[in-house]
Amino acid sequence: MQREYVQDLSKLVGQEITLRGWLYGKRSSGKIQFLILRDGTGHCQCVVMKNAVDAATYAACDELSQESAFAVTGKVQATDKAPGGYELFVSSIELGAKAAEYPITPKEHGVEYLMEHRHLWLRSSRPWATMRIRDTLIVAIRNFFHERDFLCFDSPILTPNAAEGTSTLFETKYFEEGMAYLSQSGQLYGEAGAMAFGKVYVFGPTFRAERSKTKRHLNEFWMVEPEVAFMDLEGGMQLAEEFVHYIVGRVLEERQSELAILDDGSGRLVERCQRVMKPFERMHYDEAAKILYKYWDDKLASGEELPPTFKRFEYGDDFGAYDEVALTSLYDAPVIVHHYPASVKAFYMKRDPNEPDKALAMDVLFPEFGEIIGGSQREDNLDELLKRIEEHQLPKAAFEWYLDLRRYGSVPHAGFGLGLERLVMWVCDLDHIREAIPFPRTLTRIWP
RNA sequence: UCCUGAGUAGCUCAGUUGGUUAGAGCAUCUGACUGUUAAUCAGAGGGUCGUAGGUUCAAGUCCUACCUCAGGAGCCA
Repeated sequence: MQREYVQDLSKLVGQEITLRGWLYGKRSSGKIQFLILRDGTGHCQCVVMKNAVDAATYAACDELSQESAFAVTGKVQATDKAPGGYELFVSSIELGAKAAEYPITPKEHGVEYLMEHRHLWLRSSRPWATMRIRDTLIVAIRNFFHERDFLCFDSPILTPNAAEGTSTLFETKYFEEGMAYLSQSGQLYGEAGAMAFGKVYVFGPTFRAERSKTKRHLNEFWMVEPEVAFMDLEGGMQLAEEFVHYIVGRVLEERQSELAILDDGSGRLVERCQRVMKPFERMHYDEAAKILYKYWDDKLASGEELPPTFKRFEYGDDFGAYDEVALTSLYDAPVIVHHYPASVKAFYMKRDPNEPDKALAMDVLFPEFGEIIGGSQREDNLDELLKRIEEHQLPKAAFEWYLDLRRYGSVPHAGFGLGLERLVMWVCDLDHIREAIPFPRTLTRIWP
């Protein structure tokens, strides 16, 4: 089937071509009609003049309802009157399947309504731009690791036990073996991969059955988790920074027009991305704690009203949502906080020999957003790890294979996890993470 | 699990101190218009006011319960 794509119009000026797609919108003015065609690569204004086409072609315009399929042939013209700078001067139209009355009109809709029609909403320009940026991030993630000789290492989605013992997992029956659980992290398997291949990354779906109800949580999301043998916490922080610079840099290079669609016209989306390209701030947990104490002291002294769910940060706590936003609002670039109290971190994180109450853990916090990356150097000493498993009251038997990694040539190693949707949400400046994935799964939504 | 808020036309919303026949924009349909940008203009159709009960001469409006959804916290990526 002969056709050109809207994204290539700039190379086709003056030529007679055919575009195939759907009607995104239409404006008519008696003897002239403007059809907006959408073909997946972009939008094109198609101009139909009554005295330039035969009667049947002009009448065909009336048959086109929003989202009806059609093909249109005409000459490509450059013009500043058309969005995008190019339009098609129509000579003929071929009607395809007519669309029934379309539920999504050009006027505003509520998010709930749009999510009920997510399968159609994806055709609209904002989701379209978001998904193209998501695609660029995914390709960039794979390229980044591929170029650095990391092995793509797929971890299982069905797992035998509730490994980390922290979050609630989805469960399903597994033949005669009892219950299986959907993976909440590929990390432990990634560590086996690092011992076999040196440098690996796990990139796949992750499932958490938490009854989370915030704009930063999904129950099914995609996470990329590099794991490297002979890498310490410092190496992990360096890798995380280099990684973010690379993938966000790709969006800046390749997706300017999509960022413009999502922007309010101020250019702040590009500006935000450029902030991330700067060197990251780094601070010890103790320093961050000091800053937070002062921050909230000043806030309370100023008499400013704090949200009803606000809880004052105390030394030894993990940071809450308010703390992360507060801390990052003070800096231009992302902030890496390291050396969190071991008591608030996972059992597999190594403790700092010089500060035994601190874990060799780090979080990358994005400006005015919060955690996008969490990582650590892993405990590589068998006895220490056994102690942690006992302290956390985890079933030792379930971890025998993981303990083997320490029994047979244990080495220092580290890694981190990055939530893809959180990054998409931040780059696209979305109000809610559910718009960062094609079909979000949340507490109250498993449809469509 | 906890806290807060919302449910009125296909969609987004207004509806005063309880008071006659329930309001607008968009969408749909009819008509006008040769450069529109969410086109505009004129007209038409479209309602179990979330559900159930209660108070009252009178309830979209007040009360009670329930349902659904949204926002925030915690958990985390």
